[in-house]
Amino acid sequence: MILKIKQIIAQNANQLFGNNIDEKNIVLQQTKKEFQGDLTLLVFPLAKFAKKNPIELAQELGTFLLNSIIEITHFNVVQGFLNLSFSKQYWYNELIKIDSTPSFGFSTEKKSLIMVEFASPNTNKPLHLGHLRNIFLGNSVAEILKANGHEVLKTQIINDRGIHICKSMLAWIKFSPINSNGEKETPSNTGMKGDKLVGKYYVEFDKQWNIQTNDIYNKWLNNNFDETHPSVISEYEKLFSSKIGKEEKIQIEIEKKIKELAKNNAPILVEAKEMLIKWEARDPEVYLLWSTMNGWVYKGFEETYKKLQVQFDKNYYESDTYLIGKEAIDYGLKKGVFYQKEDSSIWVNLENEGLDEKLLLRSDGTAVYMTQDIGTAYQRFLDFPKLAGMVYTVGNEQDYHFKVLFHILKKLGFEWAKDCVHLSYGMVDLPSGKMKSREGTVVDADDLIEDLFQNVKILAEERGHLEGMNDEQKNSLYHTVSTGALAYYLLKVDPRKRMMFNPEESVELNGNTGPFIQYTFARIQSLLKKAKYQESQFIAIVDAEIEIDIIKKLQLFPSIVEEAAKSYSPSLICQYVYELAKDFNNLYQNVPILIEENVVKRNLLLTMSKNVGKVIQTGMKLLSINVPEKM
RNA sequence: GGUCCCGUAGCUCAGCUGGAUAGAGCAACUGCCUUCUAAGCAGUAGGUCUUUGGUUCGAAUCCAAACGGGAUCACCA
Repeated sequence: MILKIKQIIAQNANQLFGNNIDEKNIVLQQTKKEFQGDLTLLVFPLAKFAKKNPIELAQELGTFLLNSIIEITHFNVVQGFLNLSFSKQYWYNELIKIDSTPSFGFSTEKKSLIMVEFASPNTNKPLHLGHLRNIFLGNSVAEILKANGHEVLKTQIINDRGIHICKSMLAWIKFSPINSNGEKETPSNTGMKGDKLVGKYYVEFDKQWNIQTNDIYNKWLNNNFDETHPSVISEYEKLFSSKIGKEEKIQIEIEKKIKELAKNNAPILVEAKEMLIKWEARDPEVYLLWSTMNGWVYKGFEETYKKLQVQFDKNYYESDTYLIGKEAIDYGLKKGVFYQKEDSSIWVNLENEGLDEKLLLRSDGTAVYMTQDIGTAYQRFLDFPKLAGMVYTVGNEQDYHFKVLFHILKKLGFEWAKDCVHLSYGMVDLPSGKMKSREGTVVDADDLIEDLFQNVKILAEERGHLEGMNDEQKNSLYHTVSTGALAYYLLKVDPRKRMMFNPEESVELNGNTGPFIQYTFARIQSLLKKAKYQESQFIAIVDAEIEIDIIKKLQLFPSIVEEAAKSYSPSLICQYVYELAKDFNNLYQNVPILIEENVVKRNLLLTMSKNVGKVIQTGMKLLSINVPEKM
């Protein structure tokens, strides 16, 4: 309808304004609740072209549209706003259209193949709240893009390589207790989730490392340099003597550097570094342990993903792609877009792009983060020749990194570089402040999921709508509701913004929450069941305001999906579905549907209810939230 | 210090391609279960949209500056 109005005004612009106008000056919006009408045309921009008083012009346009478009039944003018009202027949037809479109809201157009990267955790620590925002976001954006007509591949880059995993490995070798069967701790002999077990040893490493660092530092203070490498001693002495006679501020700086030096020379870290070198050389023993411990972690992650109903189409591993990255760097060097310094490290200069120089390969030839990211991107486009774009779901702390990455890909001459997007989301804060793993304020993903589950269980039992359900069905419901609450809580905020996670609020089931929407859906299903609703019955013409409001809302769904896809913003879907549920509850509470005696009227209300349910279900699906038949 | 992001009700957030009297939820207060699931509905109260200047018919929205908060600037990932 919006299109129709725009077209007809544009076509008749000469007659109406004595001038041709750009279609973008024809602005239509939903009429505000306080005013009468269904759609509002802003006349101000047009008045400029017509050189007319906005109110007069609005009158003329109103008369013109009333005569030209049959569905428009009347109009009113308030200041420069032309409010148009559509016929009841029009709204009736819209409802029928929605009702007969099974995948209402989805684009029918076939669009390109897009890869969405998300989750992508390190393999040394369990998943936490921040990962949850990432996972829900990425998964939801992928679903929204599908709904918008794209073919989508969900992927991860698994950071399985590097010093961090060596730390866990080493700590496990050194500190794991041995049981009566002579085995060190494993997920199967401790019953611990694999990622948690490996995480435990990562923490243990850190603890020991700190102890050793302090030991060395104190020894140095007492001029004890046993077991210290001569080059380190001389560096220490250089730093120490530079301290003398300086201001306090500078002294503190130097003090920090000395600590750093001690840290870098702690025996346990030296050992970890040696292990990494062995790993790169494919030392069989190290390699076996590496793949075993990573295997534990993957299994642990898999369990969590399963709870969240997330699956990936393809995983990439840094242990594979860093090699491809190195080749790409080589290629760039030959091409002349990168350059090599005397110490043979390789760099790119992005000063013309307003950025800095950036290291791409260390002087010893080993890879950095950027190296493997280049390799991963390249590999992906190689694997999928049809691939037309990539979305990286990564926190906004890496904004700079991705800016650099995309410039580099462009410099390497990859045509597809311009189709790579960094979906940059804000950090999740707690009421107590930032999450810091070192201070133990990180909210563990599995714990959180379990807490919410228990909370929902208690509340559901209190309410007791669950007669006739067995334990398995009940548990499945608690799970649906609790993960739905979590997903909705994390998705309803604009992804780009930093958000506050309030644990007390997240277990709320009232107000603007996932369970509120799920509840609305469950009510509708119960209603339809009791009414023994059947398809293709005669329904009455739309009449009441409240009915039109709901059809209006339903009608918006496709454009919301499109907008959400364009802006990678599941929060738009959240808002929309919430408002739809609210509008429906209003109808539900004020209009008794089942006891309506007029059969066609009753059928109309039921048809509306059914379609609200349908849109809630599809909308929630896009948020990776399921809806229960009963709750 | 350079670059980037943010500042809307007591709290958490919408609204930001300029448009009508700035909206929700939570918290507070008042009503509504003999009627389809009260995880609900209806209502009251709550705002110098951080500040100052500019652009214009019109600014929470665009521009500039200040103040406040955050991120980032590693041969870390």
